[in-house]
Amino acid sequence: MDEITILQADVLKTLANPRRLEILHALATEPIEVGRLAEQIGASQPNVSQHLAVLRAAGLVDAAREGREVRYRLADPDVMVACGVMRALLERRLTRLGRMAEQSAAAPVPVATR
Amino acid sequence: MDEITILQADVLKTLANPRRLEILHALATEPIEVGRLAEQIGASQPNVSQHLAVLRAAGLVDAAREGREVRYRLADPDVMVACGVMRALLERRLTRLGRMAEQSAAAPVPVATR
DNA sequence: GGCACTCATCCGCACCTGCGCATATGGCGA
DNA sequence: TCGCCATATGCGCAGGTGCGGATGAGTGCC
Repeated sequence: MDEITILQADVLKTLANPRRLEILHALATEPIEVGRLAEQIGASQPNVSQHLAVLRAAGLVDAAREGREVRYRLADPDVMVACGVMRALLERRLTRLGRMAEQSAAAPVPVATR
Repeated sequence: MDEITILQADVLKTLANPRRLEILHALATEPIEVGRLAEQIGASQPNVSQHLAVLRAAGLVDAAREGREVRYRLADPDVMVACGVMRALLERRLTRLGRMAEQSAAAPVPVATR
């Protein structure tokens, strides 16, 4: 099997978690320390630290010690570009489904809509 | 947590598998039937069928019966765009790492820690 | 109808993942 | 040095995933 395909699957596996997406999204705005990040996304500190370790192992984020805190930042902003493309795609799909739901709600059965 | 973030994680989870990436890549070239697909990527028929079911459930591919065969095609070619962006990103990273490896052949760097 | 062929689904297994929790590690100030 | 703070790591558990093998379901041909 193609080498890069396996690599891509690995990266995708790393991205395939809502918490980690949330973390990356937060890091896209600005570099931030673990504690504030945990508070910001409403997760426990160990949990966030674990996810950050996964992201770091995949080379998606970089860590930098600053005093007794550790500030994380995106290693490669281009990853967010790929995520953005996919997100835009999903939004298009959602609106399309929304329109279809409206249309089919208007046509068939005029049952009490709530 | 954001609704679309969870949705995106789901799609990513669907993509995060080398076999499925391989399947999508094959489907990007042309629609194809299950048997030929299995033969093409060197996997068993039940295995391919299972992966196709996952892809179909995620709305990434469409199935069409034709005689006693079933031909699958990409539901939304834009997904391959997102994959392409990511793949290009990975290739850039690989070549960069390759150059770094050449330069510092004596002093290895802790790169993709896996 | 019976048969051959293509595809889908079920089952059991080994493996991995994410979480909460407790605890270890590292740096700073008194 | 001693605690305090921020972060990292280890552990056990519940749930999910991918696979091979066997089997079920749909279709066309005789």
